[in-house]
Amino acid sequence: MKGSVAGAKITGPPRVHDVQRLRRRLDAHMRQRGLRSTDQRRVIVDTFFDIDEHATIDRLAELVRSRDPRIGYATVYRTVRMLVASGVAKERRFGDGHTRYELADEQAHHDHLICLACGRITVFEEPSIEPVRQRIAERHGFELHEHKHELYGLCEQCRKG
Amino acid sequence: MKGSVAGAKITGPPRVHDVQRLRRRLDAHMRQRGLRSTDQRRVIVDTFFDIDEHATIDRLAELVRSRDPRIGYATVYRTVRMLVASGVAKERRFGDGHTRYELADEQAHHDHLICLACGRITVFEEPSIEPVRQRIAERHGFELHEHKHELYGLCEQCRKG
DNA sequence: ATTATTGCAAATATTTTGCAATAAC
DNA sequence: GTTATTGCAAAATATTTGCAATAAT
Repeated sequence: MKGSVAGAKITGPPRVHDVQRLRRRLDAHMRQRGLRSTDQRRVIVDTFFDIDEHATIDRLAELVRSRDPRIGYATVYRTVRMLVASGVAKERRFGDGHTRYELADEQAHHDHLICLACGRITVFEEPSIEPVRQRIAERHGFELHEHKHELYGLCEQCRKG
Repeated sequence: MKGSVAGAKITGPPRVHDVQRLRRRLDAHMRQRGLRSTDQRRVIVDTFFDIDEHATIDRLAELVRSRDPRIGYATVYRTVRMLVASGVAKERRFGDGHTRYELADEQAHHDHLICLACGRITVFEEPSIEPVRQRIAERHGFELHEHKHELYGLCEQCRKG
């Protein structure tokens, strides 16, 4: 089902990605490793920065192709992998079988509410939980690197409808 | 790579699954839907109740086959799906590409610490977060059904090693 | 010139299903 | 007897890669 991705729009407080900083980080990553700047990568990266969606590779490839139809799926795939490796993108799996990608949030971590009925993804921030996580990690001798906190249920529309 | 599943043992406080209750729930589920009790299902379900692991289908099938080699992968797969449908098993994806299953925890929710180096899965309970989750859900008009809270990092051994 | 990148098609990996044979009810 | 279940093999999904052609440095 490569062509039929449900459009998972984001709702919630408008987030300000520090796009400039992320672009610099990507540039540094590429420079350090001798990775080359190509037309394809520029289009893919620009598209990824433009969309405010938890996009799948398929969805991103679709958008990329609307800008340049000659760019192949594999190139989109490999470029996204590069984005993840550089820390610019985060991989998310919400359990519907589609791996999604979003811009890394440099300022604050955010987590997700996922509607079980319509698949809508809403972001939230709850900094008060962070120290609790730290405490849990310590209690288990664990060095905490990252986390996922996902709340599943019914969104406002789906409760009513 | 169907045969090569890293053995992700559980560490942490010994959990007491209310196995009796879960078995009754499964029985009720099966009765209600006219599902039949077969030798294969009995072996698979017993095996699943016996192991205290976040097992993949492959791992479960392996253990099942050590009890009865004639039971096919598809039957294990479909039986696990039945367990999930009845609420007796929970599906977990920790991002290593292997979907895992564990007994549902009727008494208390538990969440997971996952070591990024060795894959070790440790469970934890932190009831104090529950009201925070409720508050987040309410704030977004969301009816909360379930959640995932996963902490990724390095376990004690891997920090030292 | 050298080496990374691209795009295709093919390989992997995993999950899911069609169907004839079998077994539970 | 009727209908669910099994087990195989095959289909469906999703992800990843080999390689010859191409492009960036």
